[in-house]
Amino acid sequence: MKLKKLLSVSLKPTSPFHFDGTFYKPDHFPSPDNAWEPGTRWQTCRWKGQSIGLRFDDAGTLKSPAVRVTIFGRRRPTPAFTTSLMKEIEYRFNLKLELKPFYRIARDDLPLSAAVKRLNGMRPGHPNSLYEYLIIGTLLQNAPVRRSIQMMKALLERYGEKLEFDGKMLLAFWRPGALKAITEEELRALSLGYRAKTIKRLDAEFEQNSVDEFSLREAPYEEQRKALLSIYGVGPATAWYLLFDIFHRYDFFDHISPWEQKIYTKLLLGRSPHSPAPVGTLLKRINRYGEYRQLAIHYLWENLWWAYHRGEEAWLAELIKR
DNA sequence: CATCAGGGCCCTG
DNA sequence: CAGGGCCCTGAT
Repeated sequence: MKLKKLLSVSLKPTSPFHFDGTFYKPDHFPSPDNAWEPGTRWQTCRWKGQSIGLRFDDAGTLKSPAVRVTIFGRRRPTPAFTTSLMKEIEYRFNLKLELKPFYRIARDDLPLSAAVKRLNGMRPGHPNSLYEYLIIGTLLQNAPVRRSIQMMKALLERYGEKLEFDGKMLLAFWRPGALKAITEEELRALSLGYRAKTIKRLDAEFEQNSVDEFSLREAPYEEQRKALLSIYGVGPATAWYLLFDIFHRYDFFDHISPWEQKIYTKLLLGRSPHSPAPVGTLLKRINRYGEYRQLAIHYLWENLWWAYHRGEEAWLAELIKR
């Protein structure tokens, strides 16, 4: 499906703003639903039942930021469609986040100040919907990253929608409920293993709208966590990622998985990842950052990955096995 | 060649 | 609350 260029809107993030740090996360695994180069991100998106292409451009500066959003689609969007979409983009990419209080704390902390200096203005956030993220989270479970990438690609190629826009050929997620007619066996044929069952159940739950992403955003932390854990296939690890990436919770930190434990040992304590520090020690260290602990870790983590991309921090290679 | 753990979760006892 | 089962793959 070839999409037409429909219109552009300029969004004004709060200052300071770091475009690439916000629109590209080097630790997220590559997926055919998006593409990035410095200053530009392309993203497929399903909004209000329509699949569209989005192009984000860095159209401002650190102190006077602007993001130009260009919409590609089949027919000209209504004003209401555009307005709600822009609001959603501001939410998903955290364009209105106020970073200054966090930076005041970060300035006096040694590993953190360097990360903040490099990524000044970066926002946490995630481009996908709750439903889409649940699919991604399921694929991450009990699998090396390489395999998660394969499964995501297989699913999008089989059930996603091919969108051609702005010279890119990308795949958009299917609508929730679209997997209803597909058998578990068919999904298993894509090497999903037991995850096929989880994805079938997720898809069915979301077709019935049993989880409302938008009202859940307004709920208190504990209620969000409980609601997420009650979704079939979501355990503590996946809920943790969801609370941070999708629900923008920054004031909790209660879970460190073994592979992350190794990385935090090096990142926070400067010690060898081969003899990881106890999880309790790491949590205590992280909780020092108080209500901003997730932001602090996000900055340290992303800074590490950007450095890795530049060819620094080679020790990371054996721990991530891409 | 066989074995095993890998960016967990569900279910049972 | 502990522990078995789940699936496939690449590493050893």
